Amino acid sequence: MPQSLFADRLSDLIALTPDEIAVLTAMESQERPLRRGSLLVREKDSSSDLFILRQGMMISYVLLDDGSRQILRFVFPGDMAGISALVYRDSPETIVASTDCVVAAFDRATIATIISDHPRLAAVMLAAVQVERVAMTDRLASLGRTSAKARVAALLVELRDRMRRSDRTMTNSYTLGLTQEEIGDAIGLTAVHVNRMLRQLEEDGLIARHQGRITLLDEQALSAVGFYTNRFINLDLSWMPPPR
Amino acid sequence: MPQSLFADRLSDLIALTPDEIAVLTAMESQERPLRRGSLLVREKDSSSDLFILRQGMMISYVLLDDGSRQILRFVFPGDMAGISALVYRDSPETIVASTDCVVAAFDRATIATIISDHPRLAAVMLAAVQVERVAMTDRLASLGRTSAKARVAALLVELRDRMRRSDRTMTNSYTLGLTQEEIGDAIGLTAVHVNRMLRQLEEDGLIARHQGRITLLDEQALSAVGFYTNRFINLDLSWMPPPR
DNA sequence: CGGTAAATTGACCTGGGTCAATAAATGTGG
DNA sequence: CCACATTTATTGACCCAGGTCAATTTACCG
Repeated sequence: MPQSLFADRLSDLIALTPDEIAVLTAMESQERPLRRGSLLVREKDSSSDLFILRQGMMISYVLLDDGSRQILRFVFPGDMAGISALVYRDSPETIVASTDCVVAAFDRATIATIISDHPRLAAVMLAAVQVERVAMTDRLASLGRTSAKARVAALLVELRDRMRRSDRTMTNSYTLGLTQEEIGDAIGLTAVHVNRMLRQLEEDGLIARHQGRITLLDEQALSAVGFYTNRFINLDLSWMPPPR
Repeated sequence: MPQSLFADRLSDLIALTPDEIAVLTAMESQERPLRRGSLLVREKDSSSDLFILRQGMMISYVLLDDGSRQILRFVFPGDMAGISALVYRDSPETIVASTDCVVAAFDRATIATIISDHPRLAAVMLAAVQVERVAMTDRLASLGRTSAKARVAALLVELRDRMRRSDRTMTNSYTLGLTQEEIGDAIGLTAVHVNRMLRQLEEDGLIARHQGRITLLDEQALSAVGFYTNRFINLDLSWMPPPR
């Protein structure tokens, strides 16, 4: 059985016991390939499964009645997706494979079992959810209170930070893998204006672009322009219960 | 000891056992009054406490380096606040008392104990967090993809729905208790434009206003205008572990 | 009853949207 | 590997929703 990417991710928060890792590994045993563009979960459809992404990238979004789309989250290997199935029978979001993917699905009842049998895992999962929640409040502030250029800058750095979590060799350059329309749908802009802002950031010497590859030439400046904070570092989980 | 408002809130999700209620009640035993305007938690300050609001209303927000403010959440009686202390030593958000308040504080280690000893409470708390998370994604879509009028409409209905959770007698009329600047800071608008939108909604016959009191004259229409969905209903927690 | 915060309104401005035309990149079947 | 089709990116011209600034008015408060 392959190792658990979700366990790798949680290990960033706190060291796991072999027993705990075994439990998480079992969660990822049901792999399923997904073709690029195919829907994993459709908004308003009934679903009681949760997922761990093992390969590729997925996008979670909502569609408003006027047809506009808001991308809620980009899902990377090791991330959990579809957690809303824990509280809603009918999914509040759509999840689509943005590249060819491999996902592991498991029933939400598994979460109940883990919480009962492995309280420490429950605590780490709760912590992981908090990190994502704070990252989302940052995006809320970005959409509510910052300029188009700031939003693009913040997103570019955040995406690098997210990708780097599952690829520690990544430095200041990465393949975006998103269309400018998708970028716009994530940060509340049109594709046209995203294009203009990317060009400006390039002219400002903050980034470079070549065939879909982004290089962050001045991370400090980009973070400042975008009011960006990396929420995946400086964590403190010292309150966690000890291993069994 | 007073009954636990947090337990009341969680009871909306699933019936709690007397034992579980006792645990939550103990969590709220350390009451503290807060004067209107006083800070409970300051962004970047160290804090290892979490809070349950017992009376009043609090506001959680972030300040950007350019001085602009994004309100992240309005906190009502029975809500938990400051959960980010579970992962960050230095708070990512400020929490201020918007009216005179009474809060109950408890150390984050309490959460570890509860998770270990009462897995079902851990599960309900995880579920409650998910409901808040989805409500926040709705606000993200509101800021990213809807007009000023839509955002105001959505916020007015959401506030009513939130207040109604701890006051079941509330119907279509309530005291806002927010300045137009605060409304603007929550939905990414200026106070001036919030004022214009309120007037328009009034002219459209969707709301009425008298001395700080809002009446939702046509909830259906307001929800439609704001693309609003009540996320506190239609929950499904049938996967939860059984009581001990 | 002054004094301050909040609400309201008008005049004007601008960041980002809209529309449209090309160009470049990516795929696809043969 | 090639010709064609479909996305995607890019750029210019123009427009408007919402911001800014400023002046009153109204509400709240000691």
